[in-house]
Amino acid sequence: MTKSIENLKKSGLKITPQRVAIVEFLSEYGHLSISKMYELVKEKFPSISLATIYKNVNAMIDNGFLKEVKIIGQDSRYELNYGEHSHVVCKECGKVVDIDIDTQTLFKEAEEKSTIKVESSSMVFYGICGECAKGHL
Amino acid sequence: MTKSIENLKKSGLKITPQRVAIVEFLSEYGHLSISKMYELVKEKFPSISLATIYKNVNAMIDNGFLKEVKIIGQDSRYELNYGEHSHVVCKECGKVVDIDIDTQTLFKEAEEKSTIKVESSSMVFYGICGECAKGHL
DNA sequence: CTAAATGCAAAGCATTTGCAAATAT
DNA sequence: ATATTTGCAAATGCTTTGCATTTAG
Repeated sequence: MTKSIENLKKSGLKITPQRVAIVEFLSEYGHLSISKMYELVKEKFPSISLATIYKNVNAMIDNGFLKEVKIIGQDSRYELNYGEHSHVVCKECGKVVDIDIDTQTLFKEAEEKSTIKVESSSMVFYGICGECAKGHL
Repeated sequence: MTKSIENLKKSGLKITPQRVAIVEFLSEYGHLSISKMYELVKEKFPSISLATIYKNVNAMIDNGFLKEVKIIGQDSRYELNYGEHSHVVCKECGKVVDIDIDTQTLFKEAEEKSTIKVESSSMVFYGICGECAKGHL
């Protein structure tokens, strides 16, 4: 069993085949929108309901197993919650790339400048990826 | 006439009293959710429709006059588009504070690590503000 | 065995759209 | 004068809820 499924078990939720599928697709793809997740899981479990996707994603966010990534102009993506990291999004094709940025220094800076005690962050960079840029030649 | 209204004029949209009110409230408050904006403008123009708020906000985003700030767990806020800066949000009371962070260095770093040419970013820090922290004593 | 999860249909909300009347330029 | 904007009501679309049935532990 993969590490993610072990963690899911620890989260207190029951291990249903639908949930396993969601977690496996998230491990494989990294980030998924609700509709893409539904599409993928539906191939394995044609009877799955969109409501089940929503219920599970919400439950997994509530217990900290998943994280939402809000993206301007695109559907939110959901990902396994594995510590602080940032995202770079292609505005054209929607591809999302994870990157590590030293957020500790930034946290401190944000804290000093705002006088709000910072606990987490969401950093999203927007641009055009190589493949999409080629398409504009 | 304030600088913001001058800029609105330049944006190509007609200057209606409703639009002036939206821009003035945004200048005053810095960031507003749709519902707060509606509430405020409605005091001045009781007949304004929520649809008008939406149409105007969308039109002003489309021409780059406004910017959306997506916030996890809270309604999006809208602000006048005045160059790159970051936001610190209190998770409890929803207060949003603007801060300047040197994004150029981060852009470069994000670009190198992702191989996506970065053009803009949205950086939001989350925490608990002083007043809300006091409430927990 | 029983508490939780699924799947369906219905309900709920936020946002958008269509259109006639009003307004900015 | 005319193209745009407003405001209303209706439509859309995403998300949640209620409930009977099924399932995990």
